[in-house]
Amino acid sequence: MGVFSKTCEYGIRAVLFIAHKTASGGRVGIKEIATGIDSPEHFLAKILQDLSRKGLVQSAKGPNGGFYLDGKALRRPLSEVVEAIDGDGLFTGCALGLKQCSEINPCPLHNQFKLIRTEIQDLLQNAEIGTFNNELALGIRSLKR
Amino acid sequence: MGVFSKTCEYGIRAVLFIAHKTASGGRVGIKEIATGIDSPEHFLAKILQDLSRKGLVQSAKGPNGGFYLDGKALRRPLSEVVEAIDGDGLFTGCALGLKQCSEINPCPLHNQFKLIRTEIQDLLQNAEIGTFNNELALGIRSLKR
DNA sequence: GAAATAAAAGAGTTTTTTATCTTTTATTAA
DNA sequence: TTAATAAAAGATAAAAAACTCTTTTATTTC
Repeated sequence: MGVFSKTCEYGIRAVLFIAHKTASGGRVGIKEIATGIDSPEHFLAKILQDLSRKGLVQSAKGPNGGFYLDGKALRRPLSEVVEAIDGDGLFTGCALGLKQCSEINPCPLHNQFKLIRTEIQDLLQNAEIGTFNNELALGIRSLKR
Repeated sequence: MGVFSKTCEYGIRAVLFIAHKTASGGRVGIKEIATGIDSPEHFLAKILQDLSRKGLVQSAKGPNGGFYLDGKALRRPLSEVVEAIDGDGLFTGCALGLKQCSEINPCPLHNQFKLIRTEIQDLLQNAEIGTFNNELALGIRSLKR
């Protein structure tokens, strides 16, 4: 098991790919995105439809259509993409799956995982989608393989 | 999504429960374990069969039979239970699901998640199964709800 | 050695996740 | 206003994870 669901992995990679590809305007089609992040095209289409409905990515139909990110979307933290797809379980859930795990009813790993979860949340909340464009443009970060 | 699979959550909780219940000798049956950690009995049976084959828990059939942990098993770190069930993906995998993500071919989140993964691995490697018995006996740690 | 006990093993089912294929709708441009 | 383009939507399908039920095997006790 990874930290994110496969759906969420594809979603994050796609959003970063779109941000990078449309940095200087224009749109990018689902085929190019799927190839660019090595994901199943139609499955990714579903994911992006969902993110589009939620306003996390923008899209346009027809010739010259495709996906892109407006200014606001570019400034969103990755945590919002994660929450939109996987929910906030990663940030708030119990490591051992206990529904009522809390400070007053802690599981054996509660204290230690609280720290970990907070770290993950912090890092994702501080990771603006647009900030990865530089390194992607330089080719020193990969979104496939 | 949690950090562990449901199977792994049950596995960890069961192992800690067995350790606690058999701390002063004896065995504990599958029914009592399933009730004690609030898990589906037959599903848990499968998990414990697997852990038993791998030597992470001990078992005995027949009257007075049940599950227990020998001295060695009690001193094992929780990381071994996790690895036995979920594999080492949590410790070594890429957050974005890239097969070849590494120092020389990093994904955008590689550096930050490397730290997180190491922290999780460290905490599980330093968490001996038997060390939770105290707090479980005191009732200040929960394995159900 | 027969009866009772309890885990192991086998054989499913259900649910969720991941993935595919087809049809529809919106947009553009000739 | 027709043809081409590209996302949206709908309908399935395949695979994996989670869960259930039944039969078998090993062990103990009488």
